[in-house]
Amino acid sequence: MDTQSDGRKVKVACSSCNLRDACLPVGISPSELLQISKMVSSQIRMMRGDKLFQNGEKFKALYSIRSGVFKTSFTSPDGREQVTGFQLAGEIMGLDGIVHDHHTCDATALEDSEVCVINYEHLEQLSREIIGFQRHIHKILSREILSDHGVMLLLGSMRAEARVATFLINLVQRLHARGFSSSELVLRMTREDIGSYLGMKIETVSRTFSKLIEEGVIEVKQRHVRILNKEALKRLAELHDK
Amino acid sequence: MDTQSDGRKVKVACSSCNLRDACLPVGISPSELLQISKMVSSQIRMMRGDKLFQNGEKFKALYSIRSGVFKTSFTSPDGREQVTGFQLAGEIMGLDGIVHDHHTCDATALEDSEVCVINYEHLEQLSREIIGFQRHIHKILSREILSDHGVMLLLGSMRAEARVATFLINLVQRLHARGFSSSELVLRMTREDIGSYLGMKIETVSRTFSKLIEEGVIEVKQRHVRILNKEALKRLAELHDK
DNA sequence: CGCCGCATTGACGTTCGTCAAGTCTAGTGG
DNA sequence: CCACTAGACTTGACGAACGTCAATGCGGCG
Repeated sequence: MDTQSDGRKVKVACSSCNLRDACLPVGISPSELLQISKMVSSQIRMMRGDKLFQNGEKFKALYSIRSGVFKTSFTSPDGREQVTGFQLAGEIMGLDGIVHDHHTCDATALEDSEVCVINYEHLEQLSREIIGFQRHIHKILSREILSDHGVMLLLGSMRAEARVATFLINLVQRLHARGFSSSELVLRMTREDIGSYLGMKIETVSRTFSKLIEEGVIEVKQRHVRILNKEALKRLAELHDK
Repeated sequence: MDTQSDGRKVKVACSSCNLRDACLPVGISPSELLQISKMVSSQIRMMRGDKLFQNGEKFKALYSIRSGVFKTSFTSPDGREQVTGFQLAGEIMGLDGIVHDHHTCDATALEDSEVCVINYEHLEQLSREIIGFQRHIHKILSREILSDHGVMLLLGSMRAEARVATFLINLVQRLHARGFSSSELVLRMTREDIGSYLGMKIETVSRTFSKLIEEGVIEVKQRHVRILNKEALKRLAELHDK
């Protein structure tokens, strides 16, 4: 079980994971941690561009990112793609698959990544047994809803500049919480992905970046972004009004 | 317990509720139904305009609509309102409050309504005991996420006409599932609410309705809407492209 | 070196927001 | 019973923001 033939699957205990404070095992005793560890049936290594799951696939497990970055996206019947989010280490993917026992979106690795596979039936069982774990699962689901509401606010009422500013602030905050810089970040996604997520065309994304550069708020080299004036950026993010 | 002094609270068993196939008790045995009934501590009657809960309030319970219509809305720090959804009978509100133990949006009755109060701690306990109930809760949460993704797609990529068409189709479908007409509906919300939800200004909402009337797709008298050509409406809803 | 995908920039057009005037309905009080 | 008012809604004229189309730049890779 510890090693797999194809080399894509490995086994690492939750107890030795440096994300154990951010992922599933929050406020859990060592013995319970072991149980959770068993629930995580395997880890998968993925290359940039690989899809972890796709719309229509049978839902069997949730996925926690151990390292790397993903995007989740909807492809509507007529072929349009809507990016619904970008996920970082410690975040859970696949929650939308629970309702209909089938995944309803695609999850694509934006860089080489590792994910933990969390068997759903096993998770259900554990959340009956470990007190507090169930609530944690509810919170994860609820957090996703909250975050989606934030995006709805963004899409519904903000102008392009505010959307991009909000996007950058949110991303750099989440990266900072994972030990990265609070003022620099590397965008693992294309401008197209950003545009889809923020509800704007790629040209508008590009122009908005240029504007922020002109205003001296950020510095951009390719996909590397440095925030020069976080206060100004935050002010822009609050300047709604479409 | 059955009657309350102020007359606002009443007690009705889940087993006698005509929504028992749509609400919490799905695929549940009679004895379990009784348990669930106990979890529903009370019912509240509300008048149009009353708020069921507000942003910042302590989260203690979920709420299931027994009759009536609600809107849920975000009020951002700078005072802007974003409507995040409209809820009909059998739908659950308050899910976004689980993460932080506090409600993060307001729920407002759009007509005189009744709601069932579902004590959250009690719900947690029951979902450990009744097999299948836990999964049902997960599905409710997951459904909310899915629905939010749909709104994100709408806000991110549709033009005004498609947004309104999608809105009307979605609403009439949900009403139809509750025994109402599949081609007529009464909008309990103002144009302003619709605009906030769909990310457009009230004037644009109004103009879009007018356009749909001109095209012979719908008929509108005040808040009463009759869908004359559902096929055409569906086609418009799929005509994304902002 | 030259290709390819990604990104930027410019010119132009469309859609939707803004501002302002006006209509309709329900509710109130004479 | 009718005039009066307030709030919700509609409509028109105009402008700003963003989408569209097209040309060009740029870095990575065979």
